[in-house]
Parts: sequence; C-alpha cells; structure tokens
Amino acid sequence: MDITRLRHIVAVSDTLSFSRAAEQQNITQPALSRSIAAFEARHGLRLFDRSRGGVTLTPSGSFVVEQARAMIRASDEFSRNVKLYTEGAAGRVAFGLGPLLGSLLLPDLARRLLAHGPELEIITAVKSPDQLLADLFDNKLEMIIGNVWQVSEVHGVALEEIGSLDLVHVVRRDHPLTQLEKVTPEALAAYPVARPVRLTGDQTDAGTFVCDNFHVLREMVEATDCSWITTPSFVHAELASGSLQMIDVEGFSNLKSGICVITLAGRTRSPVSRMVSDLVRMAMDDLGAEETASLDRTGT
Amino acid sequence: MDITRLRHIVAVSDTLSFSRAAEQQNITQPALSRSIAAFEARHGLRLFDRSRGGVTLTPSGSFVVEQARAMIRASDEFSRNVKLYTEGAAGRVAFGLGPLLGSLLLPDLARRLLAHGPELEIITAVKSPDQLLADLFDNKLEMIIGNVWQVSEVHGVALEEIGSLDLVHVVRRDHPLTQLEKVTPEALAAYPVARPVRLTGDQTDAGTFVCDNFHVLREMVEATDCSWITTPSFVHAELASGSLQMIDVEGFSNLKSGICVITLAGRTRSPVSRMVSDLVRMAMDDLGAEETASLDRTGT
DNA sequence: TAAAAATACTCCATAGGTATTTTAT
DNA sequence: ATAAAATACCTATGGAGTATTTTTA
Repeated sequence: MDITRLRHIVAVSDTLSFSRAAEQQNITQPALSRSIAAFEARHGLRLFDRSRGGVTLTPSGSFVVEQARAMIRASDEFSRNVKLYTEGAAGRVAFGLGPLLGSLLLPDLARRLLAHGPELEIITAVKSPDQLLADLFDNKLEMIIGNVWQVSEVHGVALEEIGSLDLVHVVRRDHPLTQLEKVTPEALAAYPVARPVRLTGDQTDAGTFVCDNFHVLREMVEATDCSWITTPSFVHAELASGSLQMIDVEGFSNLKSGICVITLAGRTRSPVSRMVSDLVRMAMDDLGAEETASLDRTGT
Repeated sequence: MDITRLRHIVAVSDTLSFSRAAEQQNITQPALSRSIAAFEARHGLRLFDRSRGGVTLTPSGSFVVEQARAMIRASDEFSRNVKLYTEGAAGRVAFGLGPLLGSLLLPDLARRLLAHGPELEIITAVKSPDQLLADLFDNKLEMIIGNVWQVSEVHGVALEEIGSLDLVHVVRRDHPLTQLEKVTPEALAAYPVARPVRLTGDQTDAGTFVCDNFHVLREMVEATDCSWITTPSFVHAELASGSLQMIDVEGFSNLKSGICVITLAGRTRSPVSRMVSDLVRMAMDDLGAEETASLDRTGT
C-alpha cells in the first residue's frame, strides 16, 4: 500500500479532475489515471465516476478518501518526526554528569536545550561516577559527561574529549593560607579538605568534608577553614567579591581536568545526544574563555 | 516511505537478528540487509549496531521503531477497513423507502443488517416518494427502495427490479362489502378510502384518510369503514384473526406492485448498498413465498 | 468538436533473489 | 572456525513518461 497512491486518490477527490490532480501531484495525467485504476482493480472498488460533466466521488471513493487522509496524516507525522529526530530537534536523551559539571553546566545547558527544540525530552542524572557508569551499562543513560580520570581504566566505554576545566585551590577570605605566596602540600594538609566524592587514600589529618552538591560545598568553604579544589568559573562571583580566594599550591599549578563524553563502546549515538554534547562543548569553550579572562584579571 | 520497509525495521527490532527477521518477513537476508541499509542511508540514521554478539537497537533505532509501529498500525487499519468496506461489512449507506416498504421491511431488515457487520452505519429515511427523490438528487440518499410506478417517468435515475408485492383490498371485519362475492368499483366508492399518499384524481365521494404510517393505517382500517390497498404480508395476523378481510374488487385481481432499487443514473453503488439491496431482495422473496402460502390458505 | 480520461508502448528505478565475501566472536 | 551480516551481480515488477485513441457533453 503505497502512500503515494493514496495521495493520488485524495488529490483527485480534492480537484475532481484527473488532469489537475496529476499536475498537483507532479506526475502526468496518464500516470495518475493508471494509479487510480490500479487501486480500483486491486480492491474491486470504483472510487470515481468519470462521466457527464467531470469526475464525481462514488460512496466507495468517499470512504476510501476518508481512510486515506488518516493514513496520509500518519505518514506525514512519521516523516516529520524522523526528520526532527535526525536534526536533533526531537527525541529523547538520557545522560549523566558528575556533581561539579552538574552544578556548573546544567542550569545554562537546560536553557539552551529547551530553546533548541520543543519536542525534546532531556533526562539528566547527577550522581557519583560509579553510579553513572552502572546506569550507562544498564542502558539507563546514553552518555556521561565526566572527567577523563574517572573512567580511564574502565573497559567497554568510549571516551571523546570535549574540553577541559581549570582547577584551582580556593579557601575562604582571610584564611591563613592566603598569606603565603606559595603554599606547600604540607601547609595545606594542616586544614580540612572539602570534596565532592570520598577518595581512597585521603590524608584526613585535619578532616574531610564530602558533599556532592557543589553549591553546598561553595557555601561551606566560605564558612570554614576547608580548602577546596574547584573550577574558577563556578566561584567566579565569590572570587570577584573576595569571599573566596585562590591559593597557589606547589605541584598543583595549571591543574586541569579533561572533560569527555563517555559512551558504551561500539554504540551509535543519537542525534539528540550529539547535539547535547556539542552544546556542552560550546559551553565549555565559553567557560574556558571566561576563566582565562577571569584568571588574568585576578592575576594582575 | 514504503510500509514494507517499516515492517522490516520492526522485524529486526523484534528478533534482533537480520536472518530471523528476513525469514519472518518472507524475504532473504541480503534483501532485508539492503532494506535496512537503504533506510539508514536515506535518513542519515543508524538504526542497529551490528557487532559483538548480535544486533542491538541504537537510540535512533528505538525511536524509529516506535514511530514505525504507529505507522504500521495505521496501515493495517486502513487495509482492514477497506477490506471490510469492499465486502460490505463496514461503511455507511443512506437509503430511503416509502411508507409501505418501511413498515413492512425495516424491522426485519434492521435485524439482518445489524447481524451482518458491527461496523455498518445504516441511515434510513421513510418519506413520501417526492421527498425521497429530492434527497436522492441532493446526494443525501444513495438509493431508494420503492415502487416502479413512482419513478417510471423521472429522468436521471436508474431502476433495478428486485421483486414485487401482491396488493389486495382489505376492509374491517363484518364490513358490508365482505358480503359480496365480487365488489364493483362503484360499490367500493361508497366507502371511504385509506391511503399512504394523497393521489391527484381521487374520487373522494365518501372521504379519504391519508397517513404515511402503515401501522396507523392498519389500526385505522380495523376501526372504520375504510377500504385499503395493502400487501397481505403486512396484515397477515389480522387476516388470520379475521379482524381484517380481503375483498375481491373487479378489475383489481392479481394486482402487483413492482419493487425496485432506484439510484442516480451512472452512479456506482457502494458495496454496502448492494448488500442492503440483496438483503431486501431476499426479504421480498421470503415475503412472496409467505404471501402465496397465506393467500392459498385464505383462498381455500 | 473539444476537452478530458483511457490506452499503448517504452524506459528506468528499485526490490528481491542467488552466490559470495567480509566480519566478529 | 563459524555464524551472521554485507556486497556483487542479476532479474523482474511496476511506476512514470510520451504519443495516441476513445469518450462524452
């Protein structure tokens, strides 16, 4: 049952003329005549009476046209949906992020995504790396936006670098460490550490505060003696106001965190997810530029 | 967008194997591979990942399969509806009948029609012949089941005989005319006449009662001195009980009314209407046999 | 007689089949 | 090494074009 043929039928019904219908359908009149005749022969129905003063719909024709319109609507909708999906303007994607990237990117990303297509269904999960990986292997997530080091040793996944974040140590305003030109690791170890995830091998001489909510971490660091490794963009306002300050720790200069898209190896990605990771890449680039500017400003 | 191709896609999605899907779709594996590849190439989407341990759906594939299922449902429904329509088991027909045939046939006809297909939409109109013809020319009715003489002189309509009804004069029990072996037209004219339609040229010496409801007419004749021309079947019970009696009017012996299907000339009829007129024909044949038996019984 | 649909023929795109190669486990 | 998908090559069906005939108002 070719949709084209149904379009022919509806065209004749609309124009009540084989010639005009053919023109409208961009085929010749004989081709259209044959198309209609083929349908009539196959189904044993006469759709149109061609006689005195033109073409008229038979009751059968009227019935078939009604059915055909529904079919054509379905077909058009199919084409439209597939096209939108292919363009990344429709469809579903579920992806995960770590706490830092979630806090840093999601608000802005959500805005961009919603503007990108009204028929998108975006499902995000902000969790710890191991939970994200479990969901990825469970096919609950199509991709993870994460740190390179988190998955570098995991097998069965594919990594695609999409940018990097500068990482710096920050502490509260008037923290003793801000007095030092260069902070040694030993000096740093005298103060508690704030972290988004528990790290095996932490030297917890002075205490560790773990929280996967970066917004909470930020406020917490402002109010305690904790040192914290974060990206300048996320504490941009605090650095500008001075409520948080960067410190220069020996051996941690120009620390960067590679950000990548993590997917199951060998899996083809959806257009939507490509669109999302492109948006993330752009957001990262913007952040990079911003960060450089911000660092320059703070540095000079 | 060929539905066949969508069926191929869904089959692969269901079996997760090109070979098995091909078998299920009654084509060879290479043909199916090409079918899928063609879709993928045309839309720039990869539907399936063919790799380690078999075939898996990509997110795109999952999306397309979902859309395709809707499309296939629509297609199946289309085919089903057209098939049912062609068989006369679905669809709509509007037809008209005169008062006699309406009263005589419709109750039984309705029963048969409803049993014939649950997806039928039957619209009937019981009106006077001129109103029926007007509706026919207005395309409000597809056909009329009527008397031959009602339309014999009308142009633009086609007649198809489907049977005939015996007509007899009846009067109430103990009516003076029942005393006569043979009733002359003059004797008849001494009593009022019951009719379903007003007739130009009526000799209304003794009065005329016009009502297009045959059931009403029947009761009315039982209670008055009216004579009435009707078909024996419709007053079968009354003849048997004796509350109505046939009279033999000179010049009106073996009076018959030809019944026909009236349609607009040159118009192709719907399968449903053919089915309906076939049922009417059968009902008429049944009535004919019944009537003959009845007449024989009464006659002897 | 003129306009419109049907027919005759030809061509070509495409779906499908058979045989074979490639790939991945 | 084997099972399954992809490729190569061929065929045939059918959809569409051009030219022409038939129909009917």
